[in-house]
Amino acid sequence: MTSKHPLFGFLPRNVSATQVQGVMEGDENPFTRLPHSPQYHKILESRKKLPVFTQMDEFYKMVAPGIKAIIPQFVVYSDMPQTKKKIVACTQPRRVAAMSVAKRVADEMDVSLGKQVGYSIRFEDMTEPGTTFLKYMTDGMLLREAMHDPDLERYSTIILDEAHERTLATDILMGLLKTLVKRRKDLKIIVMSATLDALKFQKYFTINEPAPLFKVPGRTHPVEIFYTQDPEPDYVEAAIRTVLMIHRAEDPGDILLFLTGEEEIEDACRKIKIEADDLVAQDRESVGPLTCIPLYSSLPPQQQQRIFDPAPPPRTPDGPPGRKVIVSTNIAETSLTIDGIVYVVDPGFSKQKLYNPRIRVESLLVSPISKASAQQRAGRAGRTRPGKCFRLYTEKDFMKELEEQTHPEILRSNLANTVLELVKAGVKDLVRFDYVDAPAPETLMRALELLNYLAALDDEGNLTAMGSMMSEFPLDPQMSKVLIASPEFYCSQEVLTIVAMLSVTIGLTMSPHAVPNIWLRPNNQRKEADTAKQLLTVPDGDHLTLLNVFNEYQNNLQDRNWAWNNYISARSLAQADNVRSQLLRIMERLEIDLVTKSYTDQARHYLNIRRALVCGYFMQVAHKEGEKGAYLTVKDNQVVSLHPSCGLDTQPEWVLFNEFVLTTRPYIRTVTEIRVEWLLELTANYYDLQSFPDGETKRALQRVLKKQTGKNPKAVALVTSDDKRPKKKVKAS
DNA sequence: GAGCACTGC
Repeated sequence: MTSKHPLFGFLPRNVSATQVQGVMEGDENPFTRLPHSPQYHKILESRKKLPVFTQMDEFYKMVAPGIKAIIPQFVVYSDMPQTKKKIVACTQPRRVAAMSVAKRVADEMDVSLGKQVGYSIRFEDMTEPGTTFLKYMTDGMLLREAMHDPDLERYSTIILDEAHERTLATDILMGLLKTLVKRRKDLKIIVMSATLDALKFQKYFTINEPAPLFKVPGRTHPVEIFYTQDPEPDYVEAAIRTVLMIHRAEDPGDILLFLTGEEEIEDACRKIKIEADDLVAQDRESVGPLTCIPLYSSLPPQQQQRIFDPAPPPRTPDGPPGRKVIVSTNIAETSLTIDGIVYVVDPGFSKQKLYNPRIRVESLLVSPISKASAQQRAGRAGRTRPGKCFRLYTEKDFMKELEEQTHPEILRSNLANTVLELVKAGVKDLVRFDYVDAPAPETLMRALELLNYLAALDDEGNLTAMGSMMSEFPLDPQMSKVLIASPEFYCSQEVLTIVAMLSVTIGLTMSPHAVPNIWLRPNNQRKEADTAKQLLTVPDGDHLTLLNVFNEYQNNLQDRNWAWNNYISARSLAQADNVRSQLLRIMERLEIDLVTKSYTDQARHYLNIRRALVCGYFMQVAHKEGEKGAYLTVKDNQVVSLHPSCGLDTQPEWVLFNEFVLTTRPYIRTVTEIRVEWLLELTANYYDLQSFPDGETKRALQRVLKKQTGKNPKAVALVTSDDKRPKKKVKAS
């Protein structure tokens, strides 16, 4: 560095606020060595008004030893990553946030996005190796990197933002980083979180001494909280009543009402509209127009945009002002911020994911929210000016009944994927791993059991070559197993498609991806939609139907209306195509054969695909019980029915299913017919009848075995689960 | 003859 360099005299991690402010005010950009633009100074002036700017000195004094808490740009001046070929990472739970914060910070630092400041999310890497020293990324993305480089060598500081949201990825990262800082003394970890959780994290990151804590005041307006006198028996009805009360009696300002799901929201919107029209009809002089806008994630983006429309204007120039009501799921609690909200109506419920390790099922349940969540909801009323929050429960219930925090995701999820990631990142003892909150031992056992049956882990819990390959795929372990097995059944191209389609189609339970189903069914064209679906259905199984839909879509790319004419979501198909390319690249990297058989014998080809599916989904098999359409799941003996969306034209004896959903009844969804012999041939370990629990399924399997006289199933195994069979081009990286 | 809180790789 020459004496002319703006950062001349800066000692790494030993700078003062005066020094930094001097450079910030200066004419030359220390990162690009170009003159600061006029816009830069304008932005800087407004940044200096933020309360945290007055605390810069306090911040830098704290950043010397230990693990700390705060703000990426300050860190960059102190770390000087650009001089050490190390970079600063800042994680976000969501992609949009990673992108938009990176953009803002690039503007503030007067550099172009993707150069000194960039972001990295799935499907998009906006960084320039060697140039980027401040990188925003999703927490899941950093977790992927940790799987390949457990020391995270390229980073000098890692900032975990929004840690209070406790996503699975953030929780796992905190565990890995706590161990890592003991090895890498030069690595700094900064955890940013809402105040309520700060002490918990501080305690967790106490290694020799407590991690320093740094408090930054927020910048919101006061929100007045109101409670009901008595509990409300019907929260939807109470919510509608409250919205109308606000509209009639409160000053102008938009309303945000939190409900739990699509159906409830659409229903409430209809009722609010009817009652608002009634109010107006009764009193045109004092009640203004009201528009009600639904908001949930499966709405097409265009309709989501409606929440930013202005409130309706008064009917006459001097008439009563109009008002906008947004009726939303939790999406408006964290993911989307809507300015201009002055009133929040909070009935105190949301749908929350739960995992039952006993029957291995994830389900959604309407549950009371936590205090932290209630606070977050109230805060939505004070973003632009002082607001009011109407809680539809009593103050006593708030104090006594609500939990402090929402249970972190790690306590409510199936951990099969997470366990594989942890093992790949080098964690040896999963039960004694230092979790912020440790999951139930039974949940860990279920995950280990599945991974062992899939031959991803050996009996001692060590990662196998198979497991190592499986961990490379951003998929559930069952799916990656099928992909890796597919070349032996001459169908990797087809399985790639099915897996890509599944990862954008599946709804909840086994693996929750909030993408609308590929099948569209507009309310007024249900019959037409069902007919269109029937034409694309393959009767052997829903998996093959998905393959067929994707292939037909590819064959008809020249027809821009094909998806629309067939009542299929073009958005989901485009997304499947994107996922498919990513998986294909991983297959190529791992040198897994990309094979396909010609379609001259389609029946045989379909048979092979179904056999490949068995290699990953042998634990998700059901057997028909009686003539009433009831099925029993293998091993767990749960009574289930085929989901009405299922395209099978008969009720086969044995089926394999993608997911088990617990809604009005227990259903299995995305179902394919299989032959019981395949279970005995392909997965002899699991279907070893000696260790199989007694029950109807075992008796059925025994009958089959008896018929196959003299045939030892293990002797004909094609894919065993002990991972000892010779494999072509397996790389055990 | 059903239904889908929200993210992420």
